[in-house]
Amino acid sequence: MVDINKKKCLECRHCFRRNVLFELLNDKELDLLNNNRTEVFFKKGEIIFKQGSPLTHIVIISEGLGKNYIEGPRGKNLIISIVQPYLINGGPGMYVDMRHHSSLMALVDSRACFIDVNIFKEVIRKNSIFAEEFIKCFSESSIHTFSQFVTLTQKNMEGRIAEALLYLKNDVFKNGSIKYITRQEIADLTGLTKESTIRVMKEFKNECVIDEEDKEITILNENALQKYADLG
Amino acid sequence: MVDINKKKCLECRHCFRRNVLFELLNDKELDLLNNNRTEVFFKKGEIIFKQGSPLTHIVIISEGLGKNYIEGPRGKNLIISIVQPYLINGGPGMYVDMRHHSSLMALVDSRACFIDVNIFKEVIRKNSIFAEEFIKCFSESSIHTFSQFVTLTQKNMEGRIAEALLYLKNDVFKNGSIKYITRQEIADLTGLTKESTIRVMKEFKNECVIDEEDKEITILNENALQKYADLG
DNA sequence: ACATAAAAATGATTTATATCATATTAATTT
DNA sequence: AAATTAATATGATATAAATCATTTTTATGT
Repeated sequence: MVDINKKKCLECRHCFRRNVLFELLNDKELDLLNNNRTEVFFKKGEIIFKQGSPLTHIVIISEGLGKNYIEGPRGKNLIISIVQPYLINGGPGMYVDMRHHSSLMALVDSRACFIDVNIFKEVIRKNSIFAEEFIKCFSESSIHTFSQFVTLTQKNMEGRIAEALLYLKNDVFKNGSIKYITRQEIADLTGLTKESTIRVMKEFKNECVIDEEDKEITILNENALQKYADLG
Repeated sequence: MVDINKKKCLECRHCFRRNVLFELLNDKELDLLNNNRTEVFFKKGEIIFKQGSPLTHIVIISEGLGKNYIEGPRGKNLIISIVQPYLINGGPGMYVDMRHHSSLMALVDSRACFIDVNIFKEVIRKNSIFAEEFIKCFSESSIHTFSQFVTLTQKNMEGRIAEALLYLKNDVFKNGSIKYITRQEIADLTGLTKESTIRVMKEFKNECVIDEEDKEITILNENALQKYADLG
């Protein structure tokens, strides 16, 4: 388990400044957000916000890692994204029904910053450059969702797992090895069962496409993985 | 084929005023949009904009009907939504890479209004209420996409077709009968093959859940359909 | 260090859906 | 009106992936 510093972060600027979005705010706007935030620690496996519950705050993980997932009608989860620090977790409900349409769970011990959603929307209303950048982030995640949608509805098991591994390597762990992600979670990212996921992962291991040591998945042959993604 | 009035629409206000979004604009802003738009007629089956092409204009269908779909890696389409008049077809690319991430095709003879995307973004930048309403529309479509995503990855054939029929009846054709939609298109809405779609539709017809006359699908038993959607 | 729980692994079997092949009907075009 | 094309329908067959049943390994808590 990752040991996170439990000293309370008294100043938002540090976190904000690590997301380009917040560089667009002036001191007054930053102070406004800073004065309307709360910081909460979560242990691995704890739910940060729950699908269906009132959306009163946007959440920024300042340390740790989370999974953003939709709880399906019969208990099966669909992971929409793996959430790294400094990303804004608002969700479409904040402009529609003020409800969360997905859940966020800590994958490791994490620290999260809760900012009042009305204050956040006020800043968006007042700063059009910030608003535009916010729409841009929303759009990027929407493009990712579309591509995942096509993958899960049109590709075979190998193709889906390959896409998930490439996503984790390049977008989440930034070319480092893949950590803290179980087979069940890869299953929830790909819409497969855990058994099928295990079988495909083993196939990839046998073919030396990936390797695993101490729960860390390393991609040995990205080209092969890309081929699976393309042909799948 | 629907006969549409081919007289050129010289004034945007009529169309704009039928979408609440445009009620938020003042005369100057409406004029700005009006002076930077072009109107184009499309015949049934023609592509209004094509996935991958430069996104230079947002599109509003002022008369007719369209399908917004993603062209998958091996020619299989995934229909994201059926597009009615007055809705804004921007797409996430307009804030990311200025490319279309989906295609729009006319399902019947249609008239479409093209508005310069930079002018549209300028109006969003200058009118924060309009911007907020735009984000709201984007959010609503995003919520629909998420629910469709879960349906197509977790429900069986009957459940998926039921969801698609309920969507068409309630969201697209506003409680009227379902028209201009082929079996292949229902297949593309549900991620099934056309053969499977035909079989399920026939099953629904045999059970008197739906009826079809002159290519018009009527829902006879919405509760039964909802049950299929819930149990699927 | 031991007990318990969770995750990963594996094989046998089932099943939902796709694929293939072909026929029928309806819609366009010439 | 005939010819062509597109859409719907249907049956037989194949297959990818799920399900079920256990086992082994790894992690976590007492």
